[in-house]
Amino acid sequence: MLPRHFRLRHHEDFDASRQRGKRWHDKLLILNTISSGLPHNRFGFVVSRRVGKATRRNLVKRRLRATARSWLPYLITGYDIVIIARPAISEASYQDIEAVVEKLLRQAGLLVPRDVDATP
RNA sequence: CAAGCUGGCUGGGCGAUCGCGCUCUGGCGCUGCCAGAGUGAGGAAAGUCCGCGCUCCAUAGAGCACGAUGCUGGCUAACGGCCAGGCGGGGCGACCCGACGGAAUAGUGCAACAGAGAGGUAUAUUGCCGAUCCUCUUAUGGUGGAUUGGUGAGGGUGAAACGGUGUGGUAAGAGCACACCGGCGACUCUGGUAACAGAGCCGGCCAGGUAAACCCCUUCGGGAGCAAGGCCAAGCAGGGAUGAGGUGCUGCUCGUACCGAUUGAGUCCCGGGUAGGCUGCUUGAGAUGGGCGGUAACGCCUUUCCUAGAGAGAUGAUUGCCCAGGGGUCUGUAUGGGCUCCGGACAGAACGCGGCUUAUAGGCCGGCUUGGGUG
RNA sequence: UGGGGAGUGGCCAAGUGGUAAGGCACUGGCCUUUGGAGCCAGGUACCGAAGGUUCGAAUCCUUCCUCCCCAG
Repeated sequence: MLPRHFRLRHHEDFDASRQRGKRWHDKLLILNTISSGLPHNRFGFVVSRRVGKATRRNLVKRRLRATARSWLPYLITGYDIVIIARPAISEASYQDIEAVVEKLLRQAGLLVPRDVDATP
């Protein structure tokens, strides 16, 4: 889990990231980023009803938060990152999700250069 | 032993490492951070189908409309729920199912197609029977035809056609009359709080179906909802048109309270501001054990306990052992043993409760029925 | 949380107690050198699911499923 000040909490933050930010996507996830000017990163997660019922959606969100937390020390700071789950994710294992998050973070160039080869 | 019926419980367990929400304690550079301790989803938390509490609207008003309820009695804060009983239906049985008030009367409606006729003191196609006339003939008789009348017994249609059997009766027949049976209704008695059941007696000979059709009757229902409601902070800018009624209170009538008529309620248009925090927020029709009352639902007394309170919304990630489960293979036979793979039901609190409904891998404990075997 | 609506052949749909219209699409034939257009003929629905009421249900009732919309 993430402590509270690392989470995105307002609707306009989500809108800004999705409308003006950059986007990378995969079969399981969509990753949006935008520079926030803050000294740390913030994460937000969007899991719609298409993914599954409440139990399934909560599980997906918890897993996404767990991966985000594990990658947090290796990221370039100052970005808001919104991760949107697509319906296929409900069948994925935690290892699948973590691999996809890593792939998208690398594509987005958010890893600190000296830690490019790191693993959490 | 087999097949089945039924009541209840449970909903993987113990750990390791890294993390999250809340509470408490301590510390610091105090809108926070750090450390420690405690605590942290369900039997359905779900669907939102009913009923309550709570909050605001007037103290929660009247009538109609509208909606719901529907055998009887009880339980309950209340219910469309539960318990017990009655009646009806199903099953050999244990047991299960039932929206189960009113259709002889307060009315109205509906029934395609078929059929002669579909609810009216109904109808007459084929039949059956009589009368009159005509024809033929083996001539007080019979055959065929026409007209007219009687008939609802036989055939036929339909989901449904105005009781059944027998005797009398008749031209032929018919509840036309009678006996018994079925069904309906009134009254009396008995049992029961009642629904109802049993018995007796009388009546008219039968009254069709449908109220999950309108309707009548019974009982109940004021409206909104925790984004209710209360408090604090921050911010802004007003202008134009219309205008005598507007709001509490979905619809109508009344009643009532408040606001208002150039010091302008309300409505419409243009423009401006706001997305923060605290509270409500979990001690309650509460849970557990015991006793008493009641057939039971449930109630009363008492002991002990405090058991989630988030707010982009806290339970996750990795892994060990055990416990269940399934598949494959080898060995073997007594029911088994070894290896290996898969793999843990349905599902996530958001103000709180009582129910209902729906989803659910499995596991555990009772009670009972039927059939077979053995003693 | 509260309220409203929809589900009928592959698609769009009418029907609201009595044999489930119509259009597009599809299939076959005619016409044409071929295709299109046109003409003729045909198939495709137990009406979202289950249960009930009724002689009879897409229609009435109950429960459930899916989808859409509205208010704050």
